[in-house]
Amino acid sequence: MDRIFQALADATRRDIVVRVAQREQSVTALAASYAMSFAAVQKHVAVLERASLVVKERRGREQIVHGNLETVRRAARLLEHYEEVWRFRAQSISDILREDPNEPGNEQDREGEKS
Amino acid sequence: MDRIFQALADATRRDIVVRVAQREQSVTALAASYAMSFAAVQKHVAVLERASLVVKERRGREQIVHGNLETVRRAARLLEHYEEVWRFRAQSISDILREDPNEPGNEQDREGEKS
DNA sequence: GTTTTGTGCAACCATTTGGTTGTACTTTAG
DNA sequence: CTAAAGTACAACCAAATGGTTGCACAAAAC
Repeated sequence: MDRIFQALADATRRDIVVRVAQREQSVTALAASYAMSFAAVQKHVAVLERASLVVKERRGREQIVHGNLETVRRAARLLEHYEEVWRFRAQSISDILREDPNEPGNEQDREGEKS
Repeated sequence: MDRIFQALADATRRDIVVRVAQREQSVTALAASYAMSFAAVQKHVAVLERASLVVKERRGREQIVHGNLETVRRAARLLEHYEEVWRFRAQSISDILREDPNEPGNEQDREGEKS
């Protein structure tokens, strides 16, 4: 997970992910799209590959980069899980708020149990 | 976006996000949970704050950290958008495969626009 | 054959990151 | 009042990051 989010934490790399999602292309073709050296783009692709966000497939002397949907899904699922944790807590809070309003001391989660 | 994914690219920080999602707590309370100095945890919280993944609220001498669901949503939505790009392309490919192979209807996009 | 193209990798550099310790300030407790 | 708790922040350090140039090598083109 560290590697996935780390790889996504760069605008160029996110752009590469979108590009290869739209159309697979060689590393050189990708490099032509950015105002930086080929080596820099090649390193970005390597980072994405290490994170399993893209896969490279040798085709003759070219290396075709294509995206790996499953890894994007994994990251998306984790974030959705976070949202769920929030919703669960929000549900608990509204449960508390539905209790006797004359009872003081339950407007927020001031109680002290750990996770 | 850079900051959001950057912030999520660390296991300790992701854990903090989950913890404060479950229950808001002070920086010191958070720090007690990890085998590192208070200053280190405080810096992690600062990174999360800069990314708007958490918000701090002063309460007396304590600083209560709570999560910001909207930012998690933003990141999740971006990833879902990536998934959609994939699906769209998959759809196009199956459309193409259904077409007459002599028809060159699928011109390749040369240079590009940034997202 | 020779040359060009596509790629990978090493060396280098400046900046950022993730951790430390130490100091200072403000609020609460005694 | 003084002491302690909670926080912020600076200085420092090792390692990682994002970029560069240069070189080596295999596959394709000539």
